[in-house]
Amino acid sequence: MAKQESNVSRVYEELRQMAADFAFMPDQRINESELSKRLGASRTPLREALNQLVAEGFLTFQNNRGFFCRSLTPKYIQDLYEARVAVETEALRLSVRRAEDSEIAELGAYLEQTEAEYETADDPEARLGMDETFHMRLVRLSGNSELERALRSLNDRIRYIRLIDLKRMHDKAATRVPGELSAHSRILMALAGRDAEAAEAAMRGHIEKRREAATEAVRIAFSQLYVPHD
Amino acid sequence: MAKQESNVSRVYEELRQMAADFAFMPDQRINESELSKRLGASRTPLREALNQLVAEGFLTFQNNRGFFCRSLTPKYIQDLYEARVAVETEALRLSVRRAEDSEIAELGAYLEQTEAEYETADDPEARLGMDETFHMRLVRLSGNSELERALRSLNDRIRYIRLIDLKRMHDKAATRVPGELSAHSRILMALAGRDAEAAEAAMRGHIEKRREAATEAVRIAFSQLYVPHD
DNA sequence: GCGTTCAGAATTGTATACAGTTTAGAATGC
DNA sequence: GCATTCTAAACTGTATACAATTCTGAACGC
Repeated sequence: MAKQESNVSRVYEELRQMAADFAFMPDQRINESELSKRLGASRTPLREALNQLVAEGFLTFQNNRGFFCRSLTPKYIQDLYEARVAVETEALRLSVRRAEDSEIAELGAYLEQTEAEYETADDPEARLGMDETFHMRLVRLSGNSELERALRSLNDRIRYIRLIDLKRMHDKAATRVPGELSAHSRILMALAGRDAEAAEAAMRGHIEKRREAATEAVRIAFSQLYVPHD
Repeated sequence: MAKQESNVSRVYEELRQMAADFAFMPDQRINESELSKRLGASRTPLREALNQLVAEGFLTFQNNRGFFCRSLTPKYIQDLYEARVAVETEALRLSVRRAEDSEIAELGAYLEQTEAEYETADDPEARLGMDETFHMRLVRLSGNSELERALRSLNDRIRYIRLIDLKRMHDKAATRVPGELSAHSRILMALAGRDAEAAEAAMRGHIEKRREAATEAVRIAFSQLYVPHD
């Protein structure tokens, strides 16, 4: 009956993807029977997966009323970005002390390799993937699994917003001065130079800039998608 | 059948408490049938609660083999403490900008009120409660729910270690010079003075000191309790 | 002894049934 | 009309049953 990979984890991954892709509208109640039919599983494993997503902050739960998609308020978005700052700046501090030169060089190679693609990629999802991968790899250099876990959760919950943000940024990408260093490069160079202060400042500035852009993007997304409750 | 508070959440809270109290030995396999009997619920709600705990990092799960208590390696403890630094220092930065003077004063009053108790309390759990409450309230001053959620999860997972640490500290408490400011007071005073640098430095030093003590405590706990696998 | 094989016992995985609660909408009174 | 009450349908909460897998330990060959 159960295969190599369990049904719960498959359902969990699908739900996570659905949540990140906004398959559920904010505040929408989730119908277990219908969803279980759609995912080809019974309610038992579905509810186990849903409970995991509640614990991770994707969904909420009300007793006897069921599971709800979490509403996306501007405050919540801001909280997520601030938590990202907390995780990524501390990870950077640790990486300055711990990361091997070779590891930093590898990430630099990845950055160089993807940067050309990044500029030309029309697909915002591809760009988002590269962006997330860079940040995840950067945090991984700290060697701290908890920070890595935290960033993964934050990224997943923030993905839809970042997608909107990146789409908008793409339209303006041509305006970037060619010789100018990308924010990612600046961060990585500071790390390579073991300059914790500069690295942290670059990271802080980078995320803050993206948060501001995302806030604007959220404002637009809100007006296009739905009206939040508060 | 279902009451005001759901069975799942009751089971969840009990399991969380059990995990924090080390009712499960690290790497121990959790027998669902037995546990469900003990908690007075069937396996269905039990497994829903267990899945939440997996998502939060208390337990691990292997397909077709079930749930396991997470093993407590020194590396894991260190990761948790470093994550605490990330969360608490960033929260402090935000609080310096955002917290009202009155809120800071309230927390100061709490600190003053508990500090006397703290010195004389024989019960290490009472001291741990006061310590956790202070840190949670401090993070709450930042107004960021995600950081609050993150600290709660970290605290719960680290609780047993902190308890051991506080027990040892209690034995040496008499050596503290009476006029000396407590670490908590130093942090709060820096916050009240809106000095982000000083507040962060104080927090960093405080947690780092506790981490070192906890590492030592863990070393002792390890040798007393069990032999970890790596 | 020591590794292998193989029942059967124990345990997990999930579908299903049904109890209990909430929700929606019709019927009613004003 | 509009609020209220009531009834049926829809949905959630959980116990249970049984299939699939893993585990245990005894029997066996070497």
